[in-house]
Amino acid sequence: MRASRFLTKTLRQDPGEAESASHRLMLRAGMMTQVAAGVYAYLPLALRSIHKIEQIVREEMDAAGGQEVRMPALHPIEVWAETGRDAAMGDTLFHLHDRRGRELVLAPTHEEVITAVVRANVESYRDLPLLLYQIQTKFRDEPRPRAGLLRGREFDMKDAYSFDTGAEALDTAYQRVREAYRNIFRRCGLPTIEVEADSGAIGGKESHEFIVQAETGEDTVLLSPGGYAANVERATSIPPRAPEGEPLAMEAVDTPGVTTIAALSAFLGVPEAQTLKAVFYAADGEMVLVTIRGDIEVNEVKLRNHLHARELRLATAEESAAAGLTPGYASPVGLSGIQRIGDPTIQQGANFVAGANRPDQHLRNVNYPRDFEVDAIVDVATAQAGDEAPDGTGPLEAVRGIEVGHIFKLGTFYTRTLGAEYTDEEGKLNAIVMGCYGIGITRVLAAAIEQNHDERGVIFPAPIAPFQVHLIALNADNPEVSAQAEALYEELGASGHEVFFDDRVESAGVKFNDADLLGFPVRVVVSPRNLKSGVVEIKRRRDADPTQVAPDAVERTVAGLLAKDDL
RNA sequence: CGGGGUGUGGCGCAGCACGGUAGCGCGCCUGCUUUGGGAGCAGGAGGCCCCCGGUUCGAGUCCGGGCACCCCGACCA
Repeated sequence: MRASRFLTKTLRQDPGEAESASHRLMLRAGMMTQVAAGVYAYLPLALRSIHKIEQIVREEMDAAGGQEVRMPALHPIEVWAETGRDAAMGDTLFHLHDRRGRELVLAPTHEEVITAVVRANVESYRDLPLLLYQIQTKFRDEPRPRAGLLRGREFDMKDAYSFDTGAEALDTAYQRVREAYRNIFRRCGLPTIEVEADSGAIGGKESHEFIVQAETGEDTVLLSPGGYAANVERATSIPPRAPEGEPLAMEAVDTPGVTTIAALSAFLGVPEAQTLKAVFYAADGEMVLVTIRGDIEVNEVKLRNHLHARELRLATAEESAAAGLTPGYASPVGLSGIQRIGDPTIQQGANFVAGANRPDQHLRNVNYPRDFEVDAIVDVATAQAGDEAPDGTGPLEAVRGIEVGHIFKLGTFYTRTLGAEYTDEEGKLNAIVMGCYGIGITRVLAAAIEQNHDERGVIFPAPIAPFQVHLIALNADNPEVSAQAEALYEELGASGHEVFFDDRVESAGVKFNDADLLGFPVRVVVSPRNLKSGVVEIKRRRDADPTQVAPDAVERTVAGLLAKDDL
């Protein structure tokens, strides 16, 4: 491709609206254009990269035994109503109506449809196992699209679905895909951390996320020195112990205007770990009181999973008051008539300070279960960096990251609900056991740039670079330079390299800066100066200094450098 | 949905408090010069100032109402 004929130009200044590195650089490099919030036009550079990522994904999924399919983006609402996920997805679903007034949605994912396909095509255990995958645009009306391709409303995703006869076969499929994912991310130049993940309301038992470490990421994961790794949504920990002691008599204490744990701790001179907080939630309209140690935050994902709640939110002041709670002084002591959940942290330690359920008073020496009851003890604690890891190997460390892949063991929820069954060896009908496996294709591109750039621009991992070689002709209007550059362009192209040829009549600085910004792996420079010395200059984007080679050694040298970057 | 911010040539911004018919840098076009890290000089093109309404002799600027986009949070299989 000749730069002089290329659609896009680079921007000299950072676009004002982009914060994260990938968003900023993709706009500056002319890879994409924004059309609406979270919606982008992919221009040639981005598309070439996306095609390469897709190709890697196809190769690895095929190697894992996958078969590619293509699903509709337009779904009748009934498909979603059958599994109840129209309600579960809520406003995230894009709704539309056809000319007959029939309601349709734009597919945010495809479990329902693929299950229907399998139902129509699978009858016997002899037809299993199956691993089907699709690479398609998905639509989600995200509450807040952000950071360019990191969270869009229209984005490309590879989804794979496994169908097996039982749990054991599912394990095999799960491991096989997991292995494929490791290959995919490695080949995309993306070191990932595999973490235990929350599987969500309708997810199954086991689930892992592939996380690319990045400050701009939306996920927090906790890591132990011994290899424990989990998303904070799911992570467990061993929190610092609360002070112990003989239970003393419970007594009220005046605490005027003291409504936060921090203030309470300071006011009474009691460690936060010796306080209890009572948090009031509305779960699908039902009130739930959670009691947990004061220094620990409630993990709402764990709570939601326990309650099987669709919508979980903090109760409003009115709702709290109606249930007999005093904001700032809420307490599990003496409370009944609503669902009460206690975190295990209330079972260790003694003589806690808790609210008194009346203004300006707390209770000292509150002990569980002597002074209050709960309906269930459930781990709803948010693990924190610094807590002892559950594997006992040391303190947990927190890192931010981008979720580029997620694998789930779904089980039989969809197949039972939608009637996807098979006949086993004994002639009995069973629900097919399902797994699902996603990779955010466009997010992989953004994540790759987040992780591979410097202050000058992108540094593309070679396997997903839009072009392999950036050929620059300095003084392109010089006939000898032009002749040699044209010859090299021809030769490199004929040897199978994808060459971006900067044949523009522009100053050296402009061309070098553009090359650094676009970040293709190998740069080749033809110039009058080099010509005079009988050499051509070659440099990897990641390296500081160029090497000089004879013109007839260019192709060989380029191939050698690219091989170094082959992942 | 809560909080904050921004909408002015292709891009980045100023102008708005104090109303008088739009400006700077970059980019773009033409010519000459220059030529290894975002060149110089000269000339030039390009703007429903987000939209609708109001106030006013007159609105980019004041008032009211919308819309869009960005950031933080909530949310998010």
